[in-house]
Amino acid sequence: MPGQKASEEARRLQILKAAFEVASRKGLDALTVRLVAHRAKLSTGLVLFHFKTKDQLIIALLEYVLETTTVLPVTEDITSIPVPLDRLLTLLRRDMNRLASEPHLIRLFIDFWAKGFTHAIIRKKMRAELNRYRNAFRPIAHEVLRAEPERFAGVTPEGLSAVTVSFIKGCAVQSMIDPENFDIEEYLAATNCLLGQLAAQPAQRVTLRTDTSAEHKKSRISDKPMRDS
Amino acid sequence: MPGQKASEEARRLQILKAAFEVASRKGLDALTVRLVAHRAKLSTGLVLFHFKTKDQLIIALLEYVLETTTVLPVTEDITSIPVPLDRLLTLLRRDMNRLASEPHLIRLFIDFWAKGFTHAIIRKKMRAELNRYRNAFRPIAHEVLRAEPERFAGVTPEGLSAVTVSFIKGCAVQSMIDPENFDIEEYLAATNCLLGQLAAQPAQRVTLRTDTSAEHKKSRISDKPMRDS
DNA sequence: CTTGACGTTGAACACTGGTTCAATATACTG
DNA sequence: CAGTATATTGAACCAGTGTTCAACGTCAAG
Repeated sequence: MPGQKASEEARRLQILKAAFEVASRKGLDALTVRLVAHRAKLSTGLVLFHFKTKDQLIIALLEYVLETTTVLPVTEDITSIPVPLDRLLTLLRRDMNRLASEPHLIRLFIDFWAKGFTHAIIRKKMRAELNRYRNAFRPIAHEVLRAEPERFAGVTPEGLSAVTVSFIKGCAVQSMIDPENFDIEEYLAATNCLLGQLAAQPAQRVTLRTDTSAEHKKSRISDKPMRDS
Repeated sequence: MPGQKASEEARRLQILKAAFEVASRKGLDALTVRLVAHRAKLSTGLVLFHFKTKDQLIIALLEYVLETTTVLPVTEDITSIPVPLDRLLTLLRRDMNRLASEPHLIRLFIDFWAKGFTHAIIRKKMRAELNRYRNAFRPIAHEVLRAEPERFAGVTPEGLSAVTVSFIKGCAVQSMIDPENFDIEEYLAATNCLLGQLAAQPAQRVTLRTDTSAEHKKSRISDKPMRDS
């Protein structure tokens, strides 16, 4: 293929990054072709040359964000945790950390949720994303429930993983909109407690330090995966 | 005051209702002065005569929605429930019902969340709203925790009520965006179970029927406040 | 009936933003 | 060095939208 200043892929990525910066800062509404072009130091025409239309640019942006934001890479250090419940709690904590450290993403996600109501394609992708998210928790939720089947008669792995997702999304929303009055540590303590009750055997329970001391307020969640007691 | 076809209040309400219809159907982005005027069968100029600017119209719309949507009116039939935990569960169920029956509202709220990131006034109001919401749950959460203080050492009423709000908001978001794969009944069963574990004394526990029968899928939550067992 | 205050109208203005396109630049092929 | 295909530019077009405003209608007081 003759005549090109930068490869197709490189240009698209350059534009997408610019689009991401604009959208995550000013919001999806403020995302204009001109702004993206300016940010990428290109002409407006070129942006639309690579992404046929603004709509497709936004869709591509969503795909880019979803691909970049790897949802819950369950690493070995997590699978090595013996007690299922601890694995679930560790996953929870790590995911909340990720969200707390990247407020841009939450902002963008909420924007895409909103846009999904009118935009069929976006809705479909957001739906799939939510599904992936829940599914990532499902096997662990399954194990947790299997430990005491008789006690949790009506509870399904799907239900439990949906609730887990709510923990995270709810935390994200509240911490973004009302960071003043929302204390992440207290929130985490409560979730730990609620989920912790699931494990009946007091023998294997791991007590989670919830930092009810010193720098209580304002403190972000520590990143250590708190294995073994 | 001479010369008027309708009182100030009536006109504002008429316009606000039209604005609500437009916003809840087409989204906040699609809300234009002309559309609202058309919906209210008025001229565009008149809308801006009563609400100085579009921005103020949107703010007024938010206030209207917040006032109309009475947050958690704790009625007597709830305060009469003896066991604190049952009160909490009843509140939860009723609020989820309300949201499930008014998808418009969720849609609008998500739109306002998104807009709140850029719009200071809206952010402030949404923040206050979240606060009210949590505070409504706090006294009950307090009672629930007080039942077994030693068992829930680090858990604060604020933390528990924040989690409760997450239950509801998370349910709303998931059921709106991915109604296909999200089963409200399973979700409720899981929340009931998690919260239910809080009550240690098996004596007073009320087993909640989670309708794990017949019309399982698709079925919306029944509205009856399920008091006494 | 006249007057005046004010609600009401809709055309007009200014601006933004998506999209098009003729012109130009660039790089590869022969 | 042409020649050609493609990338790139930026001006121009057009639809939509917030806002203004001069004109008009309506009602109560004088």
